[in-house]
Amino acid sequence: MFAKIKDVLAGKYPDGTEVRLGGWVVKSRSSGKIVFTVLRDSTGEIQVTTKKGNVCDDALKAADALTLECSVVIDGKVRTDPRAPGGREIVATGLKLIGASPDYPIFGEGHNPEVLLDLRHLHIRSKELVAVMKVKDAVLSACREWFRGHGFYEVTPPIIMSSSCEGGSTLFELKYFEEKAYLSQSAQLYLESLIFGLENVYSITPSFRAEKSRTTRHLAEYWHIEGEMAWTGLYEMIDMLEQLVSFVCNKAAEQCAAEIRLLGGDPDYFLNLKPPFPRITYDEAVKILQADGFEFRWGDDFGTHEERQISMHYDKPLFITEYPLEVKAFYMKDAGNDKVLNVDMIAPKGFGEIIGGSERETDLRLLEERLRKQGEDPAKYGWYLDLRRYGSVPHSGFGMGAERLVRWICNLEHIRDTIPYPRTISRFNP
RNA sequence: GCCGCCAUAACUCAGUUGGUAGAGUGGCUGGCUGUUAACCAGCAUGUCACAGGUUCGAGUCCUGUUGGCGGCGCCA
Repeated sequence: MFAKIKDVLAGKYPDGTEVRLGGWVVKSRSSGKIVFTVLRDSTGEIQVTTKKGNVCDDALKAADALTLECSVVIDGKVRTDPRAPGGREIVATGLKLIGASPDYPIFGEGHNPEVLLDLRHLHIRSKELVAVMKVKDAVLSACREWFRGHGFYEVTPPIIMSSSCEGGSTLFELKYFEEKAYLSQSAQLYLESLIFGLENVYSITPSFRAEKSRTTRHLAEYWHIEGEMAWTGLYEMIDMLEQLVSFVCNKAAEQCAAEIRLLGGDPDYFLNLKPPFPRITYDEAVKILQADGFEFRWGDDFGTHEERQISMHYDKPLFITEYPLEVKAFYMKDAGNDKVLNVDMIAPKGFGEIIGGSERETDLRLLEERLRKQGEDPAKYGWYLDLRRYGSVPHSGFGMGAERLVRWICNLEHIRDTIPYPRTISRFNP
């Protein structure tokens, strides 16, 4: 019923075509007998000109009185005009105010993050946040498309769980009838159980971390893209991951080039991103750091500065494999030499870790031993350890942060702008 | 959890050695028939975050509190 602004701007309607648009006022200025209104819908922005003589006096008056973000239905004729931003405009023949918007609190560019976050329910209409949400939509649907095309089943693991996957200090606790329960921070253990029926599975779910993080890459609630594959070793999984990441980046850049550009990103880079991605081991990464003058002791995990420094040597995402066993989780497969078969994918330019994964340990005794070493009671992992008792197979899995991927693609300073309502240490409202 | 910074109009900020609270933006009123952050004229708007203290007098100095932001750690 409504024409879409994007279609009008693209020339789908010849000059003189009568169209009806529904949208919101981005700005409006009046020169007495002519009113210029910039109208927004979900597809774009277009200038509407309302002139005395073309419309009845009431409609001209209504156009003159439009304020920021009021909603209107406009009838008019398409016209090509070089004076209009975008090259085409609507010459109004009728205008109806649907929802008034007195004193809209967001205007211009000069607002502090605090104000915008308090007004998030309104700010999510902004051109920038809308662009990010479109990129995220492209990313999530490309993920599903890739998985479906490669023999994966989408599964729906639980969000409420009785205990954690790696340590208990970072879990949100909740009341579960008469007992304590926790919000999931990873679907991994459940995904591992699902490979025995489906072999290749993935899930896209919220994950929750109660860590009191104050950084530009952490959220307390984020969307976790996780996969688990039977009969798959670490290096086969890495082959797969670079395919997945390339496909998703290509698709997002193809569908959302204008949005990425608006946000200051480079769609051409993501359109042309292709495997293979560079791969180095932890040992090699340590040598890079030492050559760059970092005082870094073998055996420590990389911090933000180390990660950034290493990634500066590459212009593609970088896989770093085989970290020291001591700094990594109990379920990662022992590679011998005090290392595990794990992988981190680090985005270039300091965007940091986007994927963490590993081949999983299948040796029941080793698992129990590692759990005890980390101060955990193996009895609490009863059902998980059962998976090693009944028809265990080699398998690998990974977790990818949807918001981290979107942040990298959109070149955003802060991860909070990759999610409509960011939950952080100091904010869960609106 | 550790370290740092900030708080004055709806928004962004200025406010001198402590002496009557200011500007721009946005809003409202009027003018203008092609604006591109339109322009011109006028109008309205304050618990100076909160609580104490010093002082004849505190937006300004001191103490505490609260809220928020940034960096590190933790990770995706």
